[in-house]
Order: sequence, then structure tokens, then C-alpha cells
Amino acid sequence: MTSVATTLPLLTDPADAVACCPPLSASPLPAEAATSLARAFSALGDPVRLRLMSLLMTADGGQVCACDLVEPVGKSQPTVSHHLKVLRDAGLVSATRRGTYIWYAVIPEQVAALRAVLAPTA
Amino acid sequence: MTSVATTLPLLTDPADAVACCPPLSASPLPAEAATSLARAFSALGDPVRLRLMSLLMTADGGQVCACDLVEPVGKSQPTVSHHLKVLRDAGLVSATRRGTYIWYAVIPEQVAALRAVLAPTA
DNA sequence: ATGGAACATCGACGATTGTCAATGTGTTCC
DNA sequence: GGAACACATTGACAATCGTCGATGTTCCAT
Repeated sequence: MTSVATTLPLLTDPADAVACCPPLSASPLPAEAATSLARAFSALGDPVRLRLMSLLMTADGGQVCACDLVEPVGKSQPTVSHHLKVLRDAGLVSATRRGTYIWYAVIPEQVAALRAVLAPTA
Repeated sequence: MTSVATTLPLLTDPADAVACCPPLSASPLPAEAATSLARAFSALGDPVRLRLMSLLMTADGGQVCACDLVEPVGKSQPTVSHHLKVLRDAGLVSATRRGTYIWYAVIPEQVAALRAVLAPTA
């Protein structure tokens, strides 16, 4: 009845969400780091998920109810739910339960970390 | 006998290599743009390909002979060749034939374009 | 022309992915 | 309690992917 916002548990350890940070151009990427980084980029490697990210980023407040993501993306509810889970597992997106609804938001630091990985050789 | 550097034909139209440019945070990504963008991120969504990118970026001169990419990555020659093709198809990498050898290099503008797509809301 | 070396392509294989209908879980309201 | 709604999970399917050995192809040297 309190019905306060409840951040849902992250499915992946936030520590290894993105393996973190040195640009590809700084030093040859070791195999282990490559694996978790690849999972993050892989999460962006689908048109539906890219559009979900864009919807989240352009929404004011930076949050969108899952219910408002199904129609604009043009896929079934289970499919959208699946893609949101992939984004969550990759550590790119957070989910917050507010009553019956669940609000999604991108985690800006994680996206910034991916940007950093692609940075050129200063 | 001239044996000059020969840039191999790009497999994809460079025009739609990355669909180009407005950040995800600027406006909701249309479905068509999402598709070609997804292919680029998807190309980065594999550990071997990320390591290849890193090897190319860290090499001085920014170019590496394909023969020098097989061993550090620890995969068979056909597998490495396949991954290089994926990166080429995504428009992220260029190939230049010099005699018997083929030299690969990342295309910095394309990587920068991906970075731009991930840019936050100014 | 012949041989060899560098790289690409083919064919096959198990593994992963995107999708949906059906069903399950959790919450709110009456 | 029970009905109704929001969302997740399951199970199934075709499609795509990563990998390798075998085979082509292209170039250089002899």
C-alpha cells in the first residue's frame, strides 16, 4: 500500500556490467574484457532494442512505462519484455516498479562507458 | 609489378554504412535507421571482433596485415577472415591490398559516428 | 609455367537469437 | 476473496551466428 518506487534487483553484477573503460585504442583488449564488452554492444545490435533505447532517452524524465513501449515499437508484449531484459542484463537500462507499472530508464554512465571505449587515440 | 596499395572495393555502400548520426537522445529512432545502425553495433558485439578492432587501433600506422591478426586472436585463419568481413560489411574497417598481403584499418569516421549516436542530451 | 604463400569462400555443424501464443506472477481495486 | 490489469516467463519455431577443415583464388618468385 505504500506503493513507493521500488528499484528492481539488477540481474547482473553492476561491477562487470561493462568491464570498464580503457579505449580500444589504448591497448589491445584482453579476451575476458572483450567478452563482457561484447555483450553490451550486442545489446545495441538489434533494431528493436536501439529504438527502445531511443524512446527511453528522448522521453522527458528519462523514464518510460513498459506499457508505453509496446505500441511504438510494433512488437508483441512478450517480445518487448524480452528485449528490455536483454538491455537490463547488459547493464544499460534500469527498471523501477511503481505500483502495477514498471518504469524503464537508461543508465547514462553505462552508455558513456561504451562511448569511452570507442574514443580515438588522444 | 607496380605493386601499389590497392584499396579493395567496399562491400557495402558507404552511404548507408552507419545511417548517420543524430543521437538516440535527440529523437525517437525510426525503424529503417535502426536497422543499419544495429548492424554496426552488432559488428562490435563479438569478443573476437572487438579484439580485432583494438589490435587495429593500437597498431602504429593504424594498419595491420591480416597475417598478423590470426595468432593474437587465437582463432583459425578462416574464422578471422570471416570476422574481418563482418567488420568490413558494417563499414567499420577498410582493406588495402599490398602485394600478397592485405592490410586492414579501422575507419575512424565510422567509429566516431557510432560514438555520436550514443551521445547524451546536450 | 610451376610452386608456394596469403587470404577468401564453401559447406557443415552446434549454439544462439528474435519472435509469438500461451501461461504464470504480482499488484491494485472492489 | 476475486476480478482485472501490467508485466514476466515458458516453450516452440525458423533464422542467424561462430567456428573449423577443405578448397578456391590471387599474387609473387623462380
